[in-house]
Amino acid sequence: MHAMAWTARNSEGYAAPVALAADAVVLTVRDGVLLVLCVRRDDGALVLPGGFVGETETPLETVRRKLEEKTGVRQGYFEQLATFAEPGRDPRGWVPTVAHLALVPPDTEPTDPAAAWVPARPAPALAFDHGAILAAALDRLEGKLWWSNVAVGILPGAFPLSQARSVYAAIAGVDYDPATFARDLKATGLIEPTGEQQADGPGRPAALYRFVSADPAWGAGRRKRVAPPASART
Amino acid sequence: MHAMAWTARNSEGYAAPVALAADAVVLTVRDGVLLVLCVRRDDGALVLPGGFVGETETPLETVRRKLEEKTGVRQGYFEQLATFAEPGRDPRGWVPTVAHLALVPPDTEPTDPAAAWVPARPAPALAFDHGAILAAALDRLEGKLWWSNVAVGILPGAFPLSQARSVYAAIAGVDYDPATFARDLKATGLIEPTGEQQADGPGRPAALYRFVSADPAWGAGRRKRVAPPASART
DNA sequence: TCAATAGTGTCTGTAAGACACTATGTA
DNA sequence: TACATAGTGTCTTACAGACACTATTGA
Repeated sequence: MHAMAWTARNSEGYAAPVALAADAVVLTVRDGVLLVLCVRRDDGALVLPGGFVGETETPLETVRRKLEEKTGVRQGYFEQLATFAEPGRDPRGWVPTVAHLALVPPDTEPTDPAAAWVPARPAPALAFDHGAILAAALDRLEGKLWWSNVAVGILPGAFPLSQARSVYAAIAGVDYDPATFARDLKATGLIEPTGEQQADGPGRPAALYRFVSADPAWGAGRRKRVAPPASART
Repeated sequence: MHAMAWTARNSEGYAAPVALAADAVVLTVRDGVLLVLCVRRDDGALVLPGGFVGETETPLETVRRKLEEKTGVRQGYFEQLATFAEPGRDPRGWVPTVAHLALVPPDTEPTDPAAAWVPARPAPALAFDHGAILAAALDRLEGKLWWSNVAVGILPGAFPLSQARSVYAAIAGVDYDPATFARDLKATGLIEPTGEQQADGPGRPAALYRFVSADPAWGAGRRKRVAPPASART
């Protein structure tokens, strides 16, 4: 079953990577729980979704393509994370991977039966260096949460502040005071009221908001509290 | 003179990158000016230093090796920045590059005659996508300045606060009040007094400080003012 | 003694956390 | 009316920016 490691040479005769991979830490929030999309391989290993970068595409395009194959989603927030290129990281040979962070709506369902949502905390046991990739993604996400519109990938087009608060709290690992949360999220300038309301069950109907931009954007610069970084929580 | 673009295939028959590159945005501060190390190629193009990643090394090791070849320095602050892998970015063929941020002491002198220090602002005209790499490096540096010990790469082992202030001001593109600067840098917990003093010219001698750690580390979390990001300054 | 640089103390504005209180819907 | 959720107002603490003032050296 064990194939020999792949090799590759370029036309100048020097060794080249045998392939360039692109992996994605695909995250969403359901019922206040941060979930990561994982794939169970035939050999039982639990890994992050990913694939090989084609000659004519960027790693980001690879990630979008693979994610669409596995879940059908095209929308979300996508961002390059870091490249993992330690020589022995992939048993197939020299395969650097460009890791990405992807946030998708909570109603995203895996179409590939090997893929499934798994709670991101505590971190699941992933094969190869995928645990380190996941940790890097969570650190990045927490770090950008209050400084950018990352959450636009998870929240629907129009949402009440309570839903935003649930998402932010799940990502940050902290509970936010509703009043303070509303004040500070509005102060970032990243969201704006839609003018509509949503009545959902008992209680006063909530005003709906939307993100001003769906493209990556930066906020006014808050300092809000988040839990200690995942790397320090072990 | 135009060679045909290189090609590469792996042993499975699929196209592979023809090589993996690692480039570095090497920065330092001299006399309050932020400088970037550039290389003038034989064809006249101004580029960032870099090289091909070997089969048995990480991109970071490539960067350290290349920098030692060009300047002799081994110490400094090194960090991976981002990977640039747009299909047509390199005329030689499919060559993704893992860009790095490197901060080195100001007395670092190029040994390679083709390399020279160039003011980083306004940004010099660089070939290929190296301008975008430089811009990303400056954004990252400004963003991390007050949250990490990045500056440890530029400052000597022991330094007066006035020197640190000069370096921070050059990076941030802002002048800091000496009193406020001292209070806030000490509050990060990243530096500690050496107990020694340095008399340099007229005036009261300055107490010397050192960074607690030379390895990448995070501070207590300030919010200090920096100039608008380079990407917004054009 | 003066100039120059280092360092301290304090005032002010702004923002984050906490929480009491009001508003508006459904059962 | 009871209850549940949405939203407002305000108090407190912390910290960044500004700046006046003191300290310590060399010329």
